[in-house]
Amino acid sequence: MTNKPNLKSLAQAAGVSVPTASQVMRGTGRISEETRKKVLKAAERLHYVPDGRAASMRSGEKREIGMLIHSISNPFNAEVISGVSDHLERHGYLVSILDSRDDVQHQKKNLEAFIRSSRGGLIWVPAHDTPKTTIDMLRTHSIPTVTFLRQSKFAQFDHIGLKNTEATYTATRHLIDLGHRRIVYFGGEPHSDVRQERIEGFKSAMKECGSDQHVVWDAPDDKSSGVNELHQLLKQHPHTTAVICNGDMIALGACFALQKTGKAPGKDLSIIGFDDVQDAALATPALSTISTHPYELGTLLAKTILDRIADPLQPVKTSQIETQLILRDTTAAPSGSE
Amino acid sequence: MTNKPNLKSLAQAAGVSVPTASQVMRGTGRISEETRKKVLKAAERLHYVPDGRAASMRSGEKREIGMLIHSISNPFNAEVISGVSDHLERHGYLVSILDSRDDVQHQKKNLEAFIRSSRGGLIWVPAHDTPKTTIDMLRTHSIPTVTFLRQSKFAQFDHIGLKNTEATYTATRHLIDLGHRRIVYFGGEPHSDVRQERIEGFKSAMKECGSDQHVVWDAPDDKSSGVNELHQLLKQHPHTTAVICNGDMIALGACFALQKTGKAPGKDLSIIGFDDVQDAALATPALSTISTHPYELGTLLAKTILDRIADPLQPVKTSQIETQLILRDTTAAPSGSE
DNA sequence: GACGATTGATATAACGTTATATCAAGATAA
DNA sequence: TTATCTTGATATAACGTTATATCAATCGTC
Repeated sequence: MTNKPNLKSLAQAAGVSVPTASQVMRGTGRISEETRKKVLKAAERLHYVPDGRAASMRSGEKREIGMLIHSISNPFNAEVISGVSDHLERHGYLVSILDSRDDVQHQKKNLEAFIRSSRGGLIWVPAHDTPKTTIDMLRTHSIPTVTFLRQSKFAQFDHIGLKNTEATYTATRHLIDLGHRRIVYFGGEPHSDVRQERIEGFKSAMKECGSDQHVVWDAPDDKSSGVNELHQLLKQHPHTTAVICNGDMIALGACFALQKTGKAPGKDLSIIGFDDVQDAALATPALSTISTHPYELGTLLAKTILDRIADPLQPVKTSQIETQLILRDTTAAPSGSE
Repeated sequence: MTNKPNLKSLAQAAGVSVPTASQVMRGTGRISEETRKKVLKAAERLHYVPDGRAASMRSGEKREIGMLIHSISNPFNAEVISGVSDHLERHGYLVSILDSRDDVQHQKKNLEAFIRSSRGGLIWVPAHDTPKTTIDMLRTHSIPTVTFLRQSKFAQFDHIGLKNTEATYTATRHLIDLGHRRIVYFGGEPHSDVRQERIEGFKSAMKECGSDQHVVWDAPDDKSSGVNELHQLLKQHPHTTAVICNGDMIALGACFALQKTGKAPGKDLSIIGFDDVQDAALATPALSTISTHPYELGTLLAKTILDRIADPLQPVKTSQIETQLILRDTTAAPSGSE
């Protein structure tokens, strides 16, 4: 078989010089129609594809953006990725995904390989407890970086977050207006900053109504954890009338656990989720939740990284995405009188 | 700020030549302990990281494997990715994910960019109706490729699939043994080869029991489609007592639709899914389904691509992953007498 | 003490591009 | 007609590595 074609063999086949072939392929420089056609025809025939490594090394342009996220299967992230890809592909970028699995070791390995591979930019959800050394590594290589969801403590990168505090404040407020007083914040890891913001909103709403009941329950954010932990929670705090959850998955797990014991979400315990994943609307009963706008978040991320690449020295930007309380069937006035 | 360090500046800082610095960084060649330490210390100080593009271009080694899949949010795929990553990271590879969204246009763009980026190999789920030109593009660049789940019609790549026919045969057989006769194959796209294999198993079991009822119902494989289409199905085939679904998501949608009309999955209609996603076990009632072994599939994919890279000329290999029928609460004997 | 073998380093070229400078030939202008 | 400009192409060097060949100095051996 013939070897992989390169500019040299292409130029030879077309009877022109290497720089000419290069210019034709990129549509730059002054080229007569005649030679243009000659080269294009030869390129077609040889199935010529330029070597991005060489091109990037010489020109300094990097047409690939990486996303390093904490969980690739998370449906919220999938929507964000769609938003990012649609926008960046229109600008000629390739978007590739790395999965840290929310583990700092994996994350470090991935970032090292990432730096070696010289991509144009990084869209990142830092893993929990990301150490300063990891941030420094990124900083010293001055890679255009935008974080989302979780903001890095140690370094200023562009960041796009959610209005977490506002969201849980509104949700808690709604439960209070329905008559609830014994409300628990359910789920999430103790170290999480995002969760801290959400608890902030929860607490300030509780404080407003004069309640000093600020129960916060730690638990992983997945469905099976929701099942198990709700039982524990209700054992320890049997008078709870409502829970605000750190995510839809744990909320759906809580619904499941409740139903198993013959109780009804909404009627016996009000439950509010976070994220509005597809399953929230399709569950029985349909889950009340806080909707974020992941696709729009993705679009904004794409725009932000392009801005950062265009001007690496501009001041750091931070934005926040609006959220929306979606009321479905798992929220109602408490059944017993308070 | 100082410019990005390279081998030249590193060598200068350490007082050695460029090749020496290179050898130290890679641990090759004959280097005295003294100079080794000098170079490593300088590398530390400058935060030197080699440029993978240049290294790869010169040495021909490519330490990155790409996965191009049809749906990044699919929990089955997420498990496969874990299996692939764990294995390949141990061998010093970076694994990055591209999402074709099962759309041939996206897929083509992604593959073009992929080829330009010169990665070491491709682990691929071809999008539905992938055209021959796309395959040819891959072939002419002789990129080590392994497909999974869906096998390409036009070209021989290494492939790892599921025992689809066997799986649905066993599932159908089980329903027949329970007493079912009016069984429908529910969901999937008409063009899908994988689905065709599954229908094969379904039909041959049906034939064995003397039934010529081979109803196959086309529908997208997601949850909301399951909800809508089940109503249509039951309207047209009201005597159906069991459905074998093309995926868990559509099966869960079918369960939901059934419950909405006051009927019970298992009791009024037996339902079997495919994939055994996490939600299958946590649904109410818990879904009977066919379990594949996605993590092991991932491990096998990793091994296969490494073999292919090591010896590009070896004959094409095809393997199939065993499946397992998991009986939970959505399967039972039909309620009316046949 | 002459010879080959080993050690530890370096010089040079190459990977496949693109940026920059250059150049011949024809076109235009004075 | 000579000088200047434009057109369409090319020569050369550079990006940051690594492979190969080379070389001086030290070592061991008889």
